[in-house]
Amino acid sequence: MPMKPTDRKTEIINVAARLFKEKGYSAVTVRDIAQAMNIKAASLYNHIQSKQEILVLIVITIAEEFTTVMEEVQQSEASAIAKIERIIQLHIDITLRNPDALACLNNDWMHLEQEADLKYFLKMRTDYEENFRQIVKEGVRNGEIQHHNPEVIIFSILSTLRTLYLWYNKTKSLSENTLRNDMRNVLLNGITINAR
Amino acid sequence: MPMKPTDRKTEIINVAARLFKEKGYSAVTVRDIAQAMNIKAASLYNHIQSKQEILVLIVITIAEEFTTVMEEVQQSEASAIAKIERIIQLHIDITLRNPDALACLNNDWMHLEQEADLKYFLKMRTDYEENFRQIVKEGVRNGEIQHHNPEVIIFSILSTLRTLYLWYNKTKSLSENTLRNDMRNVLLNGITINAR
DNA sequence: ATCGTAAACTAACAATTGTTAGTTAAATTA
DNA sequence: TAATTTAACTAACAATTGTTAGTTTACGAT
Repeated sequence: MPMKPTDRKTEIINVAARLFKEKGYSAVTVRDIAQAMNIKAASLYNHIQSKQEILVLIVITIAEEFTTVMEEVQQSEASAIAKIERIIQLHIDITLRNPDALACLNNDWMHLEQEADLKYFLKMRTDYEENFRQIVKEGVRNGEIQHHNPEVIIFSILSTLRTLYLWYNKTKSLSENTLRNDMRNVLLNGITINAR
Repeated sequence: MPMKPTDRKTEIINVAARLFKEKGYSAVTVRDIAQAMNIKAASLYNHIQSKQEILVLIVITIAEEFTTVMEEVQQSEASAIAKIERIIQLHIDITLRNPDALACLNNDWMHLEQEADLKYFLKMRTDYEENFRQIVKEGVRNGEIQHHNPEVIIFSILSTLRTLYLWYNKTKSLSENTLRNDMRNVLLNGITINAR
């Protein structure tokens, strides 16, 4: 009864995610992954079933994490702005914890080969955006949020949060608290001073 | 003296850009590109030198376009906010005109194989961000822009503008004017109503 | 000590990749 | 009309791809 049954597998997945982040799933060969682990390519197959399995595990795991929290948020009694604040912090959390997997989710989901995997992922993604849309619309309705096109609002906030992993390196000069606080302010209140 | 010396080549580049957008440079084969043009793969080489040449032409052309306009903006006498407004419109312009090439620029620049090409691209990108940074800092200094971390401001705006191509399809319900206007307002003034 | 298993290895495969050589048909120019 | 160019084709190549088979090594449990 081993204590860490899939430890080596997890290592492979983490190394692969880092490589996928840099060059994308298609440009990374199983030999690249093996070399990064100082083993031969064939040895990987003692732990994984296929290169594709690695991608599935990376993408689906993170997607499910987002889905779980979004469902909590949606069912809460908080105001629309408070809900969006919670979503902003969720994205920052996951970005700080696992930027590589997040890059993979963003850039390589279309390389999911099994139709079931792709469908499952796309449903989670669509539902996530739809939940976000409902929150924005609710906020506009009850006067918390300015009367702009909801699509523009959703996409403006989500695209920033989704690509945060790209800037994580550069923001090492930046403290986590400043990131969390300023990001929230910029996304919610904008950057201008006049009219305020 | 042909009127359109590289017409067929341009077709190839446009078709390739569309495919690159969907699957990424590495996952698209020259046979895919040929099939999309209803010819055989070998026939492509009557017009192009290599698959890599296609990528270079797509990426460098768009990058130079951004660079040219950014240099104009930087040298103008406009206010910081007016400069940022101009940059927002620039991104929307190019996104509406050539979303495929823009996707390629964003996702596939790391597959530039020649060191000279990669260096040239990265210099343009770094300079672009540095110019943006100077505009933001100037705006903070003279009281146009709120006192947040400049990196957060830059990245929040740029990441939205750079991934606009991802949402272009969905915003077909949206008029171009609404997009331009609401995008400007959301990015500059945020979305909240209170405190205003 | 021995057994069993985990995890590495070498060697090889079939398929796919970007690309080249050489050819042919159609269109343009002289 | 003859000559030349454009742009397609077929066939093939060498390299790289993900993956499998079969083997070896090290180590914890019996």
